Amino acid sequence: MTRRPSIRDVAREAGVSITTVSRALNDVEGSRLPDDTRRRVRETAERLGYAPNKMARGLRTQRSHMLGMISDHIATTPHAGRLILGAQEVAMTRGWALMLINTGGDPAAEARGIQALHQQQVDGVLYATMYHRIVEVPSALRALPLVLADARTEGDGPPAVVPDEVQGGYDATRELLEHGHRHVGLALNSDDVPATHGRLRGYRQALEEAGIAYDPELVVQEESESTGGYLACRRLLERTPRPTAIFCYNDRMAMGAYRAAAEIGLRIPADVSVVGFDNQEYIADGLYPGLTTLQLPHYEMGAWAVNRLMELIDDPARNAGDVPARTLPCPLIRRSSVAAPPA
Amino acid sequence: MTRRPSIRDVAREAGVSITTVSRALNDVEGSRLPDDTRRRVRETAERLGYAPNKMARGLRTQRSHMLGMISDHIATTPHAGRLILGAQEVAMTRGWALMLINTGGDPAAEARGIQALHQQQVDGVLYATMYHRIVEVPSALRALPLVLADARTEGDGPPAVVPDEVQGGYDATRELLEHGHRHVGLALNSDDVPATHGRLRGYRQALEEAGIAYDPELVVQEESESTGGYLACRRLLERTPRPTAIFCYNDRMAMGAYRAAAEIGLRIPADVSVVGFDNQEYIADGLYPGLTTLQLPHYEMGAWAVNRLMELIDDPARNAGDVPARTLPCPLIRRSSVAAPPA
DNA sequence: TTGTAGGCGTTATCAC
DNA sequence: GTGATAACGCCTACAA
Repeated sequence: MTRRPSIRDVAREAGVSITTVSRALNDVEGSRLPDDTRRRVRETAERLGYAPNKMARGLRTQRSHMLGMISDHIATTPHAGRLILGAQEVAMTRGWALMLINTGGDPAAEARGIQALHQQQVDGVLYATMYHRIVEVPSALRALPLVLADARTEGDGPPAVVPDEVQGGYDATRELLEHGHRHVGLALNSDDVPATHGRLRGYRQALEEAGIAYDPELVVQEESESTGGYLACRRLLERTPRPTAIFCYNDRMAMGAYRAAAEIGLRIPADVSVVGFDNQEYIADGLYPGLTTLQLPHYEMGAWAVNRLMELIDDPARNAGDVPARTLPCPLIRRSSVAAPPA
Repeated sequence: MTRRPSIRDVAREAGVSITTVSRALNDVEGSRLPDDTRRRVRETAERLGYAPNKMARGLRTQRSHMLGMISDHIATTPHAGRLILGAQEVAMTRGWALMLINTGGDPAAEARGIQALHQQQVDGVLYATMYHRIVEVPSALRALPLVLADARTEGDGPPAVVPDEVQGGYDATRELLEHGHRHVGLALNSDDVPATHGRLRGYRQALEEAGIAYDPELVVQEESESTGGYLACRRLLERTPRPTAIFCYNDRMAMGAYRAAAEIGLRIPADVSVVGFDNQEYIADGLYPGLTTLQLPHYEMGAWAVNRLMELIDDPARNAGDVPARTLPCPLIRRSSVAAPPA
């Protein structure tokens, strides 16, 4: 377990100066050194297993090649882990490292985390939330290149990327309408978050386009868990005329819809069709029959955010203006919970 | 957005040398400087918002204060995210940063990741897997302080921490036996992993202690998903005499058990009791009635691993010998799926 | 008790 | 084309 080779070792071994090694390895512009020198240096570097020390390089270049990712509960919540993944994979392919800070939603922890990011000299920060939220950016962050993921500020702000909730709600409803349904219930959550309003808007938009009058009685709000879904759907399915399809705010609520339908003696999808939202692993595909739902673009948001962040770091001038949030589409995942309405 | 203050700025402002600043801030042993000097330095540091540059410090001390965490799919899988969380929280409270590498199970990505960790000069590495596995440690890692989490080597090896599968299987079965069940089925998965053998062993151990003969007919193996659980439990529940309780390998299989019971017209827990494993969010608590299950100690494994890793880094001599894996208990989470057997 | 100076491994600015 | 050499910000042996 000996010391890692340094640039000096490579220089000595290749019979050149450290300057030459640095140039050969970094393809420095405007310094044309002979091909065979460059090749020789590269070979010895390879042979010695040399890789530049990022701390030293960073000290010199004032660039750590590290990105900070600060989030509330993201590491705990299932599908949001894919956001980390998307960020991490893009960062790594481009030679950057990702440093993770999980605040658990605690402002003190957040302050400590930001301090830690500063100390590590991260070149930029990703600020992510566990679900689509409107946030205020901690002022301590605004000094650094910053991108929000699954979160955005009120109005324009730093670059941000969020799911297209409206399109999601629209496509979910559309899928039901295209199967011939005319009475489509909506089991909605009761929080005041962008997803609530967005998905409802998409639902209404799809109805309107199909020439179906919006009926507020067909929209029932409950908490966004399995039990809430059960409650909402019980109520919806006991109405006359009974809705032949229900769009659920998320897959957990859809899980409750399955229970409600079973209790009433309705089969899915023969008697009632269901569409969820989130494509939540082990639920959407674990339910029987498999749940048709919409996928949140977490991986894509993570990837987009890192790419955007690296643009910002390369050219901070772009950072100047506030911009509107970018939305990414939620693709429809078809399984077996949607069919034509009963005759 | 001006340059961050350096140690020199603090020294100048406080009217001392940089040496004094360094000593005052780092509480260097054996250099007793007057309390008021120390205080003055601390105050100016505070006022200026000074925090040492970790790259510079690391370059000098050959210590990056960064831990690498390399894993296969851990960022994607739901409950395993808690392992990251446990690691991250402990690391951060002790002033260390966590650098995340997700290989997706691809050996090439793993090699690139290890290379990246080396370049960032991480002081130690956590090697984690998405579920309890027996692994071979990549030789490129053995040069660094290393701890395995939710993974271990065949036989003794570097420090490793895994869940106590046997205790889990034992406690699950025990919970059923204590409610008076004598015919306890086991819906087991069919993979050759430590959890399979461990949980089965715990099951048998509990039966034996209770003086109940082990009946291989009561153990049915299927794939460890919802469908597999359904299949296994259909078969178990159609036997005569019918088992009055089923221990399922995991919560997804338990989800299938619920469906099987419903189809046959059996109520949980009145007619049949069910215990799962994993305490998987949104499933264990989303099912109706709530599923009694065992919690995997992911958070604790992450925390334990980081603590152990920091011991190793502080005193590499301890790294010398190979040791057996440490196990952490899986606590029982009681909900509503267990009752006394029908009369 | 306090300060000066050297060096950690790089990159970049100069001479040659 | 190539190579000394001066930073980058910090810690620490050594000198004062």
